[in-house]
Amino acid sequence: MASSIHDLARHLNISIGTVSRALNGRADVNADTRQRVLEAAKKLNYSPNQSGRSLRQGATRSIAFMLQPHPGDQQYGEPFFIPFLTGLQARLADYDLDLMVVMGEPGQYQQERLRRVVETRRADAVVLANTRREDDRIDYLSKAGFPFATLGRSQSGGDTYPSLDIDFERAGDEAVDRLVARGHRRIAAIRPSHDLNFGYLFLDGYRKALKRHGIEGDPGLIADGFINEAGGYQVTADVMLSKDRPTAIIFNNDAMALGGCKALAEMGIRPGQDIAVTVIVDTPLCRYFSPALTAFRPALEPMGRRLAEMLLASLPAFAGPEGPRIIREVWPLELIARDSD
Amino acid sequence: MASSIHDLARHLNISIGTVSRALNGRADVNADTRQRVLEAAKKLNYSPNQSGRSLRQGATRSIAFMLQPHPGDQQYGEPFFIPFLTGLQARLADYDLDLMVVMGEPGQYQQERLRRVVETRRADAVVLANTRREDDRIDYLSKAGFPFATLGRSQSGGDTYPSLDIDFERAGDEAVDRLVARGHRRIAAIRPSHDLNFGYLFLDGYRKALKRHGIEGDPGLIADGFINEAGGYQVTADVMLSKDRPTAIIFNNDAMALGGCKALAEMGIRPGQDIAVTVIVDTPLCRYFSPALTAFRPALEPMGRRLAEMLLASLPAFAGPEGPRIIREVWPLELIARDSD
DNA sequence: TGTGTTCTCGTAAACGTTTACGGAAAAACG
DNA sequence: CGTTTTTCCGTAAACGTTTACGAGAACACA
Repeated sequence: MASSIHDLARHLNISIGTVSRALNGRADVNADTRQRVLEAAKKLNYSPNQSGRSLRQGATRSIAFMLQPHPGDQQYGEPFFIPFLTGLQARLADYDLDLMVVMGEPGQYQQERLRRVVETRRADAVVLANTRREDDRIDYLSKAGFPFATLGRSQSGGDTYPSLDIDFERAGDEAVDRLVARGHRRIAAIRPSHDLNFGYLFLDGYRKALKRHGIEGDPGLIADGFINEAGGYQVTADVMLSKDRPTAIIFNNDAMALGGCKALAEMGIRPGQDIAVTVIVDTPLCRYFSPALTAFRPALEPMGRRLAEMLLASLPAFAGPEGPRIIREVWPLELIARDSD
Repeated sequence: MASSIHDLARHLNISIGTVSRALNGRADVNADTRQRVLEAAKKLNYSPNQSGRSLRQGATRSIAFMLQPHPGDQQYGEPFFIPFLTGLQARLADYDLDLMVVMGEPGQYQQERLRRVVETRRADAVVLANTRREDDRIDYLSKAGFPFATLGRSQSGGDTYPSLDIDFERAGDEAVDRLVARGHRRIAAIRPSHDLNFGYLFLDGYRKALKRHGIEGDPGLIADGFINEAGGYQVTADVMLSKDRPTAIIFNNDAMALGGCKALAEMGIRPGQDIAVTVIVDTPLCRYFSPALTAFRPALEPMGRRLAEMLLASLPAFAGPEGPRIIREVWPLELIARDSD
């Protein structure tokens, strides 16, 4: 069935070395024989065995994407990642690279899965998502000298790896700006715990904007909870029970916002009328929720493409003439004004 | 950095053959030397190079999942697949198998990507999603003798491969049942075109139930459109313009239902009050939409696990003592009654 | 002691590539 | 025509495994 380079060589009565060189576009092969080799390859339906190639070249031509679902009872996981993955995969495919997806069990320690990928050399590089402020996966990869890139920043590992992130800080800032312009002064910020890095960034922007507007922050209006609907419900209920209620809430996660809106509904508080609600990362749920939630939307699919490019630029095998480059980018979000604020 | 089997052999002053046999649990190796090999492996942080293994064994220990986004302008892709992927990946990981994800460009011909995977032997088997009634991917894989399984049935390929599907027929039937019990007689069925197989299955169930209830179907109430929001909008508007309007609509896709509801809203028709709306495959969007949409929900994550098992059972290398088995399963959906009917 | 069996291990080939090296033939040059 | 350069190709090693084969040593048995 599958023909090898030996089959081609036998068929053409030349050596396998020549066949290989012809196929790989090496210069030291006669134009005529190259032609014959290519024709024979087509005729015998030859395509190179990736295992053989990987072994010889020490590169698998595949990139691993590590996706760790947040702990929780999510029925459907994070819609966030499909478009990102689409972009990532599309750009990798341009370079004939495969994408391997490694998902941990929700909440399970992912380090072990990562080690396996690295140590058995199943991938040439890794893309990490869900970066935490202190991320032992980053520490591990750095120490092991294994190439990687991250979706999201972290404090681990220094500036030694490419990373692409959403500008949560600016989004938090803008969200406050918009709410203040609409007359709000008591603005709550609700974000996930779990040491997820974006929660800190969001809060930075939130605080900066408050200060700029001369509003002194009320610590009671900042809260964090489990990054799912139940967590949002819980923490929102808590915040709304404080004696001096907020008139606006910024949620740093869509699932938490949904849970929060449920809590609000039970208290008879209507987003968009009695309270303003803004969500920092938009998902389709925000759009179809009633009232439709004003949210900040990232360009996920282009981000996937971009991170692939950044990763490749950092790999010696793919970097251009200037050699490998480490790039870090932070992308803005687009405000999608809807009905909840 | 990475130690090979040769390093172990040198370190222990024995041959690589013995090392390999010791690591692989072969019987013909002294218990004592095996112990020493295992200790050395741990000490030198050895783990087998997958490329070397693949080359020798002719198996890559990775499974490819082919996901082809439907054409359309979906911002976020299909939430359907994340939980399925989670289950699939989890079970494969139990067998130390990797998951490779191959996504076509939306609407792009996927055959080429598939051929590449097969011909370069990057995976040992393939899992297909979005099966069509006549599916050339299935024809190709069958002819090539390459192992695969499908999420969704097809008319192609006969009974030669494992497949797992949702019982769209029964869901269509039950949906009609429920609506008839609530007094509806004019029930529309809106489904995707594109030759997607589940659209046919759904319609079979729909028709069967109508006949059972002695309702003669109105062909004008059956319509298909593009499988996205715009398609649902369009075809729903058409159906509602017929002189004898339906009192209920069953949508065979969540995005189409959302678009349909938009059309209804513009006509001042309220789901749950003026018309009954049922969705055949539930997604989170159905739950958060307002009114929350009554929908049939599959157990996606368990289905992912199950399909992995079925695929493995069909592979000689993994099948139990009885040898490889071809299994086909159709899973029921659970009705989630909400507010739209 | 001789013969047969079992246990354990080393040797070497094989999987399908790529590539460093060297050599023969052809071309270029004087 | 002799020498040098260029062009082209074959040889063989290497990547890291697994495994068929065989052989030496130990053991059992008569």
